[in-house]
Amino acid sequence: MRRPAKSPPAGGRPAKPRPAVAARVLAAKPYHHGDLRRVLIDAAMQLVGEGGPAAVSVREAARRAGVSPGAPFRHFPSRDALMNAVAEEAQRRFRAEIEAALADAPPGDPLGRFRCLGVAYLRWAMKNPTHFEIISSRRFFDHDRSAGVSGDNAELIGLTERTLAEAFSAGQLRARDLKQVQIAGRALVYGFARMHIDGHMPRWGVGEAEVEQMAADVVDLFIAGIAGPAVPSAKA
Amino acid sequence: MRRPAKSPPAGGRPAKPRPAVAARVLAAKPYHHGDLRRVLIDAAMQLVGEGGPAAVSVREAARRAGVSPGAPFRHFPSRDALMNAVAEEAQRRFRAEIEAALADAPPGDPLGRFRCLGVAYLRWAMKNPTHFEIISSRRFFDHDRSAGVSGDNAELIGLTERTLAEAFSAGQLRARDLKQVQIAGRALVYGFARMHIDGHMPRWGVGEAEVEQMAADVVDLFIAGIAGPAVPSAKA
DNA sequence: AATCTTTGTAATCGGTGCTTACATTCACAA
DNA sequence: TTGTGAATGTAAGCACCGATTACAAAGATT
Repeated sequence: MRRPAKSPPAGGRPAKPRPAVAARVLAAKPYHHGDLRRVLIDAAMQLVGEGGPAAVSVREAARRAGVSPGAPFRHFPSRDALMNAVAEEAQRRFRAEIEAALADAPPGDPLGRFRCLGVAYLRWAMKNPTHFEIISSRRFFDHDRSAGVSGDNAELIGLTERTLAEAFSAGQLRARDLKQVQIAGRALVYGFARMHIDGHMPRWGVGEAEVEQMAADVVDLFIAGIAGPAVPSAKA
Repeated sequence: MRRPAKSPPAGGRPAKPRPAVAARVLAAKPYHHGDLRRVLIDAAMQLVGEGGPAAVSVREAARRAGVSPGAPFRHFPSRDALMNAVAEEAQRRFRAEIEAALADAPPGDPLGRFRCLGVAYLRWAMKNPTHFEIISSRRFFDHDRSAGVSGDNAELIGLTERTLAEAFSAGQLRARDLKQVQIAGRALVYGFARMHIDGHMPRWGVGEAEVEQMAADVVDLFIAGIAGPAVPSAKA
């Protein structure tokens, strides 16, 4: 189009040395990166960890990967696509830790498992606030899609849902409406994690040292609130 | 129409036309805007409402105010400062609605007031998700500073805290640790609002039509969980 | 070996926050 | 009324960003 029609193989090189083909013999920077996609995700993960989702720029990721600003667009059609990949990676790590924690939980006690789930969830969220932030915003991570794709691994939200449903069936809850309990439980845990991310904790006099204990206490308080014999109206 | 004719009509400009002083006689666009700060905040509020905090750009706000891109920086030293002003405006509206709702609450029943508070909080948050988002992120709004500055108006977080404390003193709670109840209540409500903002509700099968009812139900569920005679162990 | 596909680079576009130099107007004092 | 300094607008420009396009290099396939 408006290209000035670069000179054909014009023999000598006047001024523009025609992007380095030389060196290479010992410089060892191959034209093709090898695994740029992976490296870009790692760089972006690091950027998220350093300054949150907003601190991720395609150019900076490219810079850290030692590659030109346009290169990432060969692997991700947009910044958001890169963020999606980052969110998936974060979710992978998140799930791994949750499932590991759940392995040590009592198998016969649904409410106990729920407690374990909640505490592990909060621990990870507070240790990796920026990564958690990426996961929890639906903009970058479609939980449903993720659940459908990796069918072998249980989806986390569904796990919580099912655990509470088991407790309900086992008569461990006194509420009449299971769904309300599930959503309330979710809201409580999610809200606590979000409060931590959004910097509410200092306002509530909870320091970094005590926040983990407080998380466990709050989960316990909730469980104590919903636990009880399954009666139609249990207002004491 | 402030200053009538002051510039001579001056016919042709040779080379440098010396930025328009002409027109004005009937165009009525004064050089000074009059209340640019206010208009910028309004424009930014509108942008937040349309596309969330990320959709706010100083230039677009200037554009909507009909002013040059650099003008806003006379009133706000940075984009963040503008966002702060927007957050304060949002908080003002938020507080107004909450306090109005609280006026209709039973004065003698702390738990009833807490319920009223929670429901009003959630209603506003879900009707103004983007504005709520700005308020809740500590990046743009310092709740403590706001509390200190406008001392006559009760701060909202403190209001919730105090209401629960009254319930505690009145023996309406069965928990031993008031602070845990306060934080749990906050986490629940905040988490619910955040879930709505972050688009979790569809995943939980809660449509836009039912979300308000669900909000009230969840608040009630929480209250039922913490209510009871103030005994060391009240497990019925 | 020749060719097609993949994956890199270079240059460029429009958008952004923010700064600087300059223009205009306001408010207040002489 | 008339200066004059402060307040507040414009214009131009910087660096950065996401994204696109034309082109170059390397790998893969036949």
